[in-house]
Amino acid sequence: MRYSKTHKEETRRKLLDSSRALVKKGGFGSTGVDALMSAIGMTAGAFYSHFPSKQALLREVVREEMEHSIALLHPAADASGQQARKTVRMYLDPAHARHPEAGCVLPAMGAELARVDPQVRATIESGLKHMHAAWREVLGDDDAAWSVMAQFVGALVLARTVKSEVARKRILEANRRHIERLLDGVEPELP
Amino acid sequence: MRYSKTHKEETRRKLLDSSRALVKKGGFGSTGVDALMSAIGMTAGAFYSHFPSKQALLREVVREEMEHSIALLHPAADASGQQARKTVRMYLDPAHARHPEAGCVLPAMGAELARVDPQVRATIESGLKHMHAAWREVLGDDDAAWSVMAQFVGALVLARTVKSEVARKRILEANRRHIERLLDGVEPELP
DNA sequence: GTCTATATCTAGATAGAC
DNA sequence: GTCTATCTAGATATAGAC
Repeated sequence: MRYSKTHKEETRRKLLDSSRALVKKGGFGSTGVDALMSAIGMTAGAFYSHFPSKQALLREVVREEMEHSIALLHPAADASGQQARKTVRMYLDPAHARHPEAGCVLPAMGAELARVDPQVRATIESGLKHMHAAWREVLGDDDAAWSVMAQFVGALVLARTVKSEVARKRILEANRRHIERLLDGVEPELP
Repeated sequence: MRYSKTHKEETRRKLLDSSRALVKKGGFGSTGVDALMSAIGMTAGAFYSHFPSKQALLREVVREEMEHSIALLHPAADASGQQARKTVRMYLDPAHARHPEAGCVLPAMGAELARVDPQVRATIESGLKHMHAAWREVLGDDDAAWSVMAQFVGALVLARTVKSEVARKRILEANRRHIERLLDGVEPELP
């Protein structure tokens, strides 16, 4: 054979990794198959050896992105809440706002995700419930957990929308401090 | 003249009102000029008598939407905070999640707004600062005001992303209760 | 498996008739 | 001011050569 056994698998992997970044940066609808393929040094025709359609790629992108976001938003529950604080600082960092391609899929694709097919939205819902359970553990409060997740996503959307760097920083810092205050109020569990 | 003096103005008004709803529902990029025009019973060619480009329409849509959203998110500051509670309940209502075309532009266009030209983003930033000042007044806390605004936007993005109606309701209700608790903690001002 | 070439479609924008 | 017709560019997807 002209290509090694693992060649297809490797190409698919490169395509997915590259595409995940591109669609988070530029949006799914406005990023063409040609752009996705030339980003890994190939031409559009080869795309269809890996996915039957652009939509099929999106499904896989969202699936992998949700796994990534769960890791990103998932605080390891420790008594002191230090892990949770680290997660908050990382998520609400201005660098995250400046680099959607490397960050969480939820604020990056937000409205577009609301229009994908129900199968994908079920995947997202399941991922969100995992994240919520983890924050519920840390905060000891069901409502507070959903509230923190909404703040994460909303703060990033707002921060990316404003023009000035100073406003971007203020929005992120305000939300970070507000969540940290919430964590301060959590009673440490007895050992 | 074949058309009355106010005809152009009226058509432009209809086009803007209709387009604001359509782009919030379907996204700006994926809603074509043809769809925008046929929604008001006209053909694509006539579009360019009113706007030099689709981008120019977007600028005006965002400008008007921000005014609308300010009104939507702007709580009248009264001592009891009843107006603020009403705003919270309205914004985080499942009906708002189900009808982006009639709701706030921020969760509906989120990521797309992050990619519009700086002039428009300055308009958005200015609008957000107005909203923030109003919530700062109600809550008496700078950070809490940004936090509530982020929760509004984030909760709606998340609620629209999940598949099941029950998850949608839980996310919105959790955020509503959490914000109401924040309002409960506000010391009423002395008369 | 990937490339080139291409079929097909849709989109933004323009020209000219009315 | 609006319509029809059309230009041009870009998109998704397919066919056949290598």
